[in-house]
Amino acid sequence: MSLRLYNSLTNSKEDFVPIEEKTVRIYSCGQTIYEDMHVGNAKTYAAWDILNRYMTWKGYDVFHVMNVTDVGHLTDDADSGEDKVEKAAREKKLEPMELVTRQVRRWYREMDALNMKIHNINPRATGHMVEMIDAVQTIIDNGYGYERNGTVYFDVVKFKEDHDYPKLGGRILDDLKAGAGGRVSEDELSEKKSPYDFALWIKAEPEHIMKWPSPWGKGYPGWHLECSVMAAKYLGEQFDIHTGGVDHIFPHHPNERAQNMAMSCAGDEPVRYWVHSAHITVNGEKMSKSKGNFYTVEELLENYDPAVIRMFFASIHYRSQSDFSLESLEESKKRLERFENTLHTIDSSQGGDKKTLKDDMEWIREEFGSVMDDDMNTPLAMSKLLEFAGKINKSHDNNKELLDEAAELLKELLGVLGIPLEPAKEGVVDGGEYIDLLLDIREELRNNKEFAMADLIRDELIKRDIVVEDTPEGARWRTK
RNA sequence: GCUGGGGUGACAGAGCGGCUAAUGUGACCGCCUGCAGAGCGGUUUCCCGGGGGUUCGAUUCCCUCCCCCAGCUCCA
Repeated sequence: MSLRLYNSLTNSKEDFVPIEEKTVRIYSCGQTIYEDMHVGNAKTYAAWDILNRYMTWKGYDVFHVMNVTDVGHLTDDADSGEDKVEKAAREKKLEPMELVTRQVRRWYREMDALNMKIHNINPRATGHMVEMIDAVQTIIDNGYGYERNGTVYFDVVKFKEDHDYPKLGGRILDDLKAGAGGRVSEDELSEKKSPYDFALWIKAEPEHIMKWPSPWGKGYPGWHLECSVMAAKYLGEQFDIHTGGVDHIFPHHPNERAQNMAMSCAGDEPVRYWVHSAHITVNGEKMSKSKGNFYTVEELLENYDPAVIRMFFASIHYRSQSDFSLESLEESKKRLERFENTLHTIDSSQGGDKKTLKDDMEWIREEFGSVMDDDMNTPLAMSKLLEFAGKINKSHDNNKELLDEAAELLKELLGVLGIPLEPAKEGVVDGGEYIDLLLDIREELRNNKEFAMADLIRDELIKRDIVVEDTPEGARWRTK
């Protein structure tokens, strides 16, 4: 079995072949940290988390880098306008680096909460100024960059003479020229050799706070540069997979690629597979603050189990434009409960002597692998897992060891999809022993056929999100 | 206008040349239960946007039309 991934470089699904036999090196474009993580960001990171986990599950040794951008990009045109980090910092009355520190800490907290904590390195742009300046110089030395008034541009026309550009996104430069009309400032047009050129290093105006000394004066890096530099530093001149949102297909990734090629001059593709994740809509519309359909991860975590959120992410395909809503989260919650109930009932099952689950386990391993190999078809994988849960549910006549093994397998495979599955939530609630006590009393009442009182206990508990279930083996409870 | 992605049962959402189209939710009936929950069994519902074509055969390929969504400026 081999994994097939949709490669934006060729616009087709391709068999994944790593550069080194057992190692996979992945770079994921992370977040510009001036604002809080929202569902859309998280959805994309979840896709790469699943990619990482799945490849690890298949036996690869995954080395995964995801950057954290802590130098603001600009608010309007590519190479002019205001720095977003500075703008956000000013609004919150913080130093830019103070804002960044705060946001980074928060980002980690939320990534951890969402069970996405397995990158090997999360490099930050501000920690790589020396390397970036060095890269700009190299690009100039190699003939693909030129300086104008303290700003250094990438010479796209020159690059295009020697290499394929933009390659990703398949755009032709004429389209770009049309698109640039009216949007690029006069100053910029007069400085640039051609309107397609983009900034490698930008001269800082006096009031600009985040700036660094360079051979071209005080300035700050262009927004494509950090990824090129940090990817090359930690993953080498050529690596396996580069991921990002669809919005990066153009212009960020072609520019990044061009920079890498201009830096090394080896002429090889710096990245073998470019993988992009579609954006989600919220309540059927593009997510935006003004439409009020903007959910931050923080908000969601207040009301939903992280496993529910991950269930939603795993239930959609990373390349399909999918819709997110609170209703869809409720649906995800029910799916998760179905799995939880499966484990829950196994816990209290005595088991029998049949061994039919052996075949089912073999079946699910194979099915899971083959659907995931097809460009990470997580929604289909999820339906297979639900089918497997159903098989377990009707196999309580299997011997206990086998039942436990099946439960472990279910947890393992859901884990590959980034979903932490807790068997039962007994005992993890404060005051759990008192609930047990109440149920003992209720048991007595039931034995004496005092059902009204017994039901009262059950009703009162359900008001507190404790679900009581009577089974032949006695009552048990779980959190809702 | 250009570039992508879609239109499948009550809903969500897979499948994409040939099992009476997965899975979940919902509804209904039954088993179990004092009742309920969970689970199980069954039922419910789609010939897959309209039209044309290719094929022995299409939801799945091609053409055309209609309708949605996203991108084309920073953006996951």
